[in-house]
Amino acid sequence: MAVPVPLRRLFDYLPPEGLAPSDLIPGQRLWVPFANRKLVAVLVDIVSDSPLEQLKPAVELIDRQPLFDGPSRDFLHWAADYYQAPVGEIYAAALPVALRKGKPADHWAEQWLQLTVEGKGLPESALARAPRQQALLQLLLRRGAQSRTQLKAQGHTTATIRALEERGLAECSIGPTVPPPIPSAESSPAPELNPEQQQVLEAIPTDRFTVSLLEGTTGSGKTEVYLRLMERVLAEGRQALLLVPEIGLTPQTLRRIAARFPDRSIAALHSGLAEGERAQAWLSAAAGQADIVIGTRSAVLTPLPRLGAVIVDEEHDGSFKQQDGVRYSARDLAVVLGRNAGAPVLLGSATPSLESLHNALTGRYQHLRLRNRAGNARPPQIHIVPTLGQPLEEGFTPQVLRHIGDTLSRGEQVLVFINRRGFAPALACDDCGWLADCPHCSSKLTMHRRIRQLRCHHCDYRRALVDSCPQCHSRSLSALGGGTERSEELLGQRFADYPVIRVDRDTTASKQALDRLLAPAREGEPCLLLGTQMLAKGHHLPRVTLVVIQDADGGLFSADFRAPERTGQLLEQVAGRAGRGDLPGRVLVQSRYPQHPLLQLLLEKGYGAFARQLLRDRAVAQLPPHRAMALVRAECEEPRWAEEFLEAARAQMQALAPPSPQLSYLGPVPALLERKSGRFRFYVQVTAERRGQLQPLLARLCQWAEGYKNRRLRWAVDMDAQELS
DNA sequence: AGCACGCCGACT
DNA sequence: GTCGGCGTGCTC
Repeated sequence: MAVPVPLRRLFDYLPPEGLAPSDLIPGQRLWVPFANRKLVAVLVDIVSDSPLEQLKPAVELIDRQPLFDGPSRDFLHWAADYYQAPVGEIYAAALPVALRKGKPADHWAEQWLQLTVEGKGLPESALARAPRQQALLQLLLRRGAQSRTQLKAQGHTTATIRALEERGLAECSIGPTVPPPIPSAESSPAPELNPEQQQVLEAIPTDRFTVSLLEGTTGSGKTEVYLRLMERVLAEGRQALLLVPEIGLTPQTLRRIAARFPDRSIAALHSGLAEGERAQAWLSAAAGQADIVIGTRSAVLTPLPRLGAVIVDEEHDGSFKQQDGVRYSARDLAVVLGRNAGAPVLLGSATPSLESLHNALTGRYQHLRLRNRAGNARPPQIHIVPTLGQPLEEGFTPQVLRHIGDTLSRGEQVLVFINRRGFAPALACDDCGWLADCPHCSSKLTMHRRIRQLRCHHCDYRRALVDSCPQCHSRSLSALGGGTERSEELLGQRFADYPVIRVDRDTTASKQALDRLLAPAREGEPCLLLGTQMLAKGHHLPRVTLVVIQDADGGLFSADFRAPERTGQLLEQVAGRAGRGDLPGRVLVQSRYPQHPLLQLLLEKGYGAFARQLLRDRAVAQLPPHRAMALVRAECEEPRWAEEFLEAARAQMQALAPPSPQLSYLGPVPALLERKSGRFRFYVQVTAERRGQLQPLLARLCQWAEGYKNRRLRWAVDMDAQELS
């Protein structure tokens, strides 16, 4: 049994009282006793001999029908192996919360209405005197069994259903779960594909496993390619899985897909759903009922018995990598899933990750491109605005402020991107130099002026804003640097005739809130949109003709070797917001270092050339994606213990494989954010020529670490780590 | 991880 | 005298 505990092994049990082994099927959930607790475990295998003497019987069988089929279990075990994760935790991560807690799956089982033999014998013209019953009869004759939920959604009432039942023409039975309906607009037909899109679509086979990287500039119509691929797969009677970044699954996106496939059953899996709805959507996917499954990271772990294609939208997005618990990459697992199912995998992005680009350039993936923007849209003009020596007003040069004013007075919209929320990222005393820092992290507190608070953006520490220095009692304090709140204030005063819409995590608690905030902008009135990354993705705002990036320098000098890649992706994505309609777009990028070669390359030659240069740099530095990399992480209130653990961890691995040209070790070194929530964090970095070389090392390390005595220490293996923080 | 067991300090 | 702190051992 796979038991949800952080132990890298399975546990044997006897069948529950009154049941024989033959009553059990792998993939079912059972309640099992575990160290005087009761846990929900998943049956993985039935064995006739156990090495253990005294087995406990499981308490109770939960599912009649298994939730995980064979291929799904094989996939989850593969993932557990690859990421050195406890199997039980992988199964737990795959299940929606309600099912993880042991709620019975039948609870969401659906009633299906189908015709009796007598009903099937009737002509479509029967029941002419009862038009509603006739319509229902015709539907059942043409399409076979229908779920009650679907029938209700199509306007058939309980009364009509009961009438057919009473005539003995139809009957209900319990069947697979149906996903909760998605409110959709009226159905929208498929637009014509341009020749480029047509070519791309034709290059993707549906009858075998392939991986294609679709590199398509913003507005080039990637989504349409996804929809067409789905259409083909659905026509073959298979399921399509669409993975989207965490903030990409908006009601707008769902509505668009629902409108395109009005007769298909669509399951959406995301955090916005109520527990029950999520379980219902998950079960419909696992039962093979849902034709289309759309979800964020964890959706990749859902069983999909008739999978025909996997599509990963914005494949470069960081939210596909889980950063705690089981640290899997949904994008990488999507490729494995496709391979197992013999299905095509399509990775799409305007700014592909270096990992995927590397695979495409070396021929492991098929490289597809969309170069043209759809419609009349032209690529935006990009200019660097030097800030050194300029009289800045709250971080903006006079030139940029003038452009903002001109754009608004032309009746167009402006988007200002500031990658920092709050009023100011630090508060300092002018007299003694005191800085407000977090008592739990190695970081400064961010000042939030409107709510009069100082907050740590790394832990949940917050305190009231002070108006005198706690050290020297001086009343002269300065807010250093700027964030979205500060710019909102300045721009609000400066352009008082226009609405200023601020979009960041502080103003936007939910996806609905984001939709509501952006509603005035969609109306097309001149306005100023101001925000963080949240503004960078996906929103179609055709009246935005000017995009301002307040500070492009942040990521160029970070100690994280992935920072330039992320900065490039972000700048390109934000710039892509300019000029999506028939109006030309302009992008102004403020920088202290306008001559920086990477910045120059990005802005002059575009992300493609920029990314290829970064790939060459990584090759020289022997870094991913040219090498496989894993981190062994440790954190502890007492920094010496974490370092001690990692020294020993490194020794364990080196005993098995000493450093060599093929295998190198680094560390223990402190993480970029050295202290977080009161714990000091370190890691050992292991890089190897091939992934296969890392596996035995990490397996041995985990075995050793599970027996490590220090309880106050937390450790984790992070295969293909994305963050050095 | 979570939960019991066990061994030492300040309290009704 | 006990209530409760958290070190450590184990989980089929």
